[in-house]
Amino acid sequence: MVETTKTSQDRIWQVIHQIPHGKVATYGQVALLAGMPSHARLVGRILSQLPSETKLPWHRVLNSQGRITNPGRERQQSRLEAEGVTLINGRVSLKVYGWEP
DNA sequence: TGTTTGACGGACA
DNA sequence: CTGTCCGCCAAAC
Repeated sequence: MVETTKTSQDRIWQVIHQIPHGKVATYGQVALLAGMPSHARLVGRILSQLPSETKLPWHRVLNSQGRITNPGRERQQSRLEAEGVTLINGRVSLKVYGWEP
């Protein structure tokens, strides 16, 4: 099958889909793993366009400070806690929950 | 084809 | 600790 040029969006989706349950990754990390260093903002833009029925664990993506930066942070927080990720003062300890591929 | 945008990152005060 | 500023650069307009 011919690999048509995948959009960066496809790669980013694929990377996020690899984040293990109960772990979290940063935007910069996702961009890096997608082969696009310094494109953290692009990751955020793409996530903002995700359909509500998406299968992607977008809630496991945080900023470099382990903080939720998104319009529906409260909902994201409950999803994370439902996976065993504890937030302290609206923050996640990347030291503990950071995804290390 | 040019300009603006942005779920970021990191440095600095 | 909080807030501000600038750099990055594809996508959206």
